[in-house]
Amino acid sequence: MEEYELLMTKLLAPTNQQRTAMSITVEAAARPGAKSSLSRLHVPKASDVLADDLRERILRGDFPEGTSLPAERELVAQTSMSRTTVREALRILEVQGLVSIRTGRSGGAFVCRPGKESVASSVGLLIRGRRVRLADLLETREAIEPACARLAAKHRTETDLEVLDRLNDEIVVDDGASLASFLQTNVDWHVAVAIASHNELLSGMMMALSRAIYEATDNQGFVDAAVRETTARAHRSVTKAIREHDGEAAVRRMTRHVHSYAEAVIQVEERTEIQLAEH
Amino acid sequence: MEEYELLMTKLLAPTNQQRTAMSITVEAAARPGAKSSLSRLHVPKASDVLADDLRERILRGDFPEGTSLPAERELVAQTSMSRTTVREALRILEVQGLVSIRTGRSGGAFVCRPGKESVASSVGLLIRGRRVRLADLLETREAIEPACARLAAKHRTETDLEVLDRLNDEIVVDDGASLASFLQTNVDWHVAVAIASHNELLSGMMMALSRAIYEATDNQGFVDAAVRETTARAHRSVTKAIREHDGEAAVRRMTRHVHSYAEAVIQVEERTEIQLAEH
DNA sequence: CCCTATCAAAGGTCAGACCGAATAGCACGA
DNA sequence: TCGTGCTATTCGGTCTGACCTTTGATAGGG
Repeated sequence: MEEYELLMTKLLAPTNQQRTAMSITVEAAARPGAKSSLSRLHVPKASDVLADDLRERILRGDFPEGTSLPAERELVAQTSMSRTTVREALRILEVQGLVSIRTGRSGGAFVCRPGKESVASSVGLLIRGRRVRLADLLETREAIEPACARLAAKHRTETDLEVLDRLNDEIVVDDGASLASFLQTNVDWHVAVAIASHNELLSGMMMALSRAIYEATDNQGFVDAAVRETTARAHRSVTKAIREHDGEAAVRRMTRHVHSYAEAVIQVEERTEIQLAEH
Repeated sequence: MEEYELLMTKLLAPTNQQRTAMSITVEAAARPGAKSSLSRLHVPKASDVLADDLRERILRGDFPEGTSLPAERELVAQTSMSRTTVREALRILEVQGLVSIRTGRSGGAFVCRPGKESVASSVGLLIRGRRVRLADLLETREAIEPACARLAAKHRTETDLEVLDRLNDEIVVDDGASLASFLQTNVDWHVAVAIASHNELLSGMMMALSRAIYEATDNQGFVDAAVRETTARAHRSVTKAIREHDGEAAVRRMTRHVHSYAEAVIQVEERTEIQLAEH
């Protein structure tokens, strides 16, 4: 319960009340010749300071995963900041995926490892915010997915293979089913390959990418039965290479698969543009 | 000044006071047989609702980049939420890189496109939080950087080439200089290649990756004069291929470069481990 | 022994106040 | 006319203290 005090005798000893001293008179003498020194130093907010400090402690492992940070009112006492400020800091950490906050008795901010989710969401924001073109998304996938396939062929476990097989089956069963179902299974398969690479970075990126491509590809009605059949066959062939630890074949087939998919999407995109232009 | 009201007559009309209605009596009759219905529905926080709404508006383009959201007190009036809640919502958007908040008169939350920075920072969190091994970082780089080189060869502009050339010169000039300086220039070059690919996603990922590799490689004293010389030569040769629009050569040389770098790092790592084990 | 009613702990929200920062606007002097 | 410096105003930043809601803990009744 009160084990934190064992971990941290005083949470923010040095940063206690530096806030008053923070407002150093910039360019006090205001000499006109003294340029460039102290350029626009930006005063950090108290909540940022707290958040940075806590983040550092979390990443350093001061708080084991699953345990909770001190309660808000406890932090208030330790940092001599207001509850508002403390809450803002905790909220920042929550947005960054470092803690998850639970309400109720014995609630609090529980430490959790930042996952692929946060990467995926920030990549998603980048894509939406910057209006990244679908072509760029596909280009990026062509760049990194073959590498995933190579690593998957090297590192895959039996469990990975089971997942891939199951998805291969599902995508056939669903052949006549809804478009959304097909696309979802498709995305799952690609993500499964990334996971089979056992490289968390790559799989995190692929997860973000796949989701974005899924959303962008939806409502593009080029996925007919033939495409589904081709996709299913390509997936099986890549899976086979992964199963046989044949990295080069996996790269080759995956490259071919995502490339042809990209070309198909681009074609449909151009056709759609033409149709729109006809009006 | 008051142009927002033109854009949004009423900011959150439907979400005004749904909070009371939100506490629907879960499993009201508490029939023992009625399982699985309404499983653990989690009540969203008011600030999250506001943040989601504002985020959606921003991404949809309701607020042109550079303009500011309504003032906090204005949002309080429009949403009938407390200032605390409004501030939390704005803070969330700031953490996600969608707005930047400025103080002072005519301050406020100014809309800005989420940049590579946010991707880089969340990737950085993933790396630190999950304790991703250096080998995985290098593996990932080997996967995506050759693709960057290929695209750079295709899309590079004269400006890109100038930057690359400058960095090529700097890395030689600094040959006898500090390690940090060399590593920084090295990172800058790799990032410059990524930027030359003109694919914001790829460059964002590479930026995050390079920074992480830089931090992990620092303090590893394997960077002697020979390595610097080799690196500089490799950079020049890749740059040449990029200049000549020779994508295949760029891929080949970049692959070779990052692969040999990775091998060197791994060797040093193993050697260090052995040294540590000798104690 | 199980079930239920109640309590307490912890987060969520609110209202209002005050502070500091940055600027727009204005008056004044060179 | 052009600074130039002062001032008022409008912002965000922080603090306080109160109250509500959720949810686990716990004691009491069947």
